[in-house]
Amino acid sequence: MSVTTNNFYGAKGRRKIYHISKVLDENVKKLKSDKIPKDFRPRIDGPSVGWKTFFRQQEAFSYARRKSSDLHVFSFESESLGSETGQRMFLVASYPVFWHYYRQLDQQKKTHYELIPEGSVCKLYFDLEFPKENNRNCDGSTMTDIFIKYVTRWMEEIFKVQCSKEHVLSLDASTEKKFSRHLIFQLKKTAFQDNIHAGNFVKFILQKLKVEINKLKKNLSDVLDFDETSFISKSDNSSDEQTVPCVNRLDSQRRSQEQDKNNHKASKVMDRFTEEELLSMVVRNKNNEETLFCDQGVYTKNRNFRLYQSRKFGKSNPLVISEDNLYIPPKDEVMSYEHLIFNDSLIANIEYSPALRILQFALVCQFSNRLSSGNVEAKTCGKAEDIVEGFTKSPYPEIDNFISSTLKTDSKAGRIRHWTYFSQGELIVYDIVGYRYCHNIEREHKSNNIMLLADLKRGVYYQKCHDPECKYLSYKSPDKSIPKEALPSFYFDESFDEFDEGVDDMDILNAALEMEKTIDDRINENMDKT
DNA sequence: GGTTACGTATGTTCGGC
DNA sequence: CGAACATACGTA
Repeated sequence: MSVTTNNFYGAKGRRKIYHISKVLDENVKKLKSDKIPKDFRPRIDGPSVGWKTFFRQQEAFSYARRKSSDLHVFSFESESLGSETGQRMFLVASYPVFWHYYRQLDQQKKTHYELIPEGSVCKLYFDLEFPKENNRNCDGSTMTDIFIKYVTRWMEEIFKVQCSKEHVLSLDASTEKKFSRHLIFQLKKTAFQDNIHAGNFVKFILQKLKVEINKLKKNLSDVLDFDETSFISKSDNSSDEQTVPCVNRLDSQRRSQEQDKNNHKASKVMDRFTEEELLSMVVRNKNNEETLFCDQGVYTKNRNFRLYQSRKFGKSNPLVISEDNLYIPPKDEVMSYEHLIFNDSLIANIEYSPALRILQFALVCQFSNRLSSGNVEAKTCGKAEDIVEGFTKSPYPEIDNFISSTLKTDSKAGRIRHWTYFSQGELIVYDIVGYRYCHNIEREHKSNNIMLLADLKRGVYYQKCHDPECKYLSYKSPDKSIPKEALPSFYFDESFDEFDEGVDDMDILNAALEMEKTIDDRINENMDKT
């Protein structure tokens, strides 16, 4: 299959593009065959390279999921007749294919976004911005340095992760009117569970910053006898929705201890900043209201995050490397510097490694509202949090089902408590509860749970576990194969395409029903325990 | 033939007091 | 009356 240029370009550039796409196809073929042993990836055999545009996000995800392998969804703003805003479209390709094609586009046509998939492991990232007009005396570069320092102190305090400005890829899209940057943290062997968790962490540390700044402002107004309204009033009520780093099973007692600990941590972090530094992160937005210059709105599901070298449709300020960026990608003999930067700029481009640390940060009270409705006993935060983790279906429901089916013995049935999906790596890590058979010790563990890893690339799964002994040996059970009907490649045939919507709707409906059932079961379980 | 997700504002329903 | 839920609209 060749790259379809028709949907993506006007008729004009088609000839040129045809040549490019031919070269591309060849490169890609070579790349793929180098990377992947043939017998492991029957579905990738042959000339076919996943590449397709869609009008709907859902269709793009379905396609990428079915073809699996290393495909990712991007979006872009395509020109449409008589519209000053581009029509958003979706595009599925692997990272190398995407780059080879994207890099050759006219600057003007680079209006592309990464789709940070719901539930896939991701980097810590930030969007920093303020209108220059309302912040004449602000120096964005200095503010960014302070902000990075602020974030890294918290990373150290909460996760014991060490990092500094050298680990932060800084991209700039500033104009005369607006300061605008993206920060993408390049942490070795460390990633967030997904962008919601990353967002929880960000919101938590920004909340602490707001509280601290309000204290400073209050002192200031007391001294000066001013009665200024307190800064960022809208979010002040969120102080009742305290956030806590994800610690499983917090009862309310533990929770308040946790909060004390947090307050202690907060002052430990805050003490390392001068008042001036803290206050420097406050700006006025375009309505001239005070706010932080870090945008909190970029941590939503399936968030579109503008790509390196891309601009908003019709604008002329692409994201380029900031002049004060200190991050240098590790040298590579094959890939160009730009290519390396592109790869590192991708938020969900995380390579799986057994040593990868996955950071979680849950809002403890996030779900308690839903459970409450009268029964105060039933809504302790810890339990709510337990329920939150792990019942959403992974991007591969067929594999979920297969994995679940392997957890049954005559006496008991385990279940998937949690999954972690590696967007790049064609790998799903399942945390299992209720079934602890470990191939290493050839019996069940007494107190540690096991995990199952599904390697979609090779079509196999194997078992590892949380037991310290097994972990120390980095024990991994022999591979077992996943039946082909559970693998995405089973649906590889193009003729399935026309059934897309029907199948998806059913899937969604079933998943929804299943999920409700799971929630109900778990609520009941927890009620039983109390 | 064709966006998506979410915050905010505003409207509506419902049950307790 | 207010909480909970529904609908509409604007924004990126």
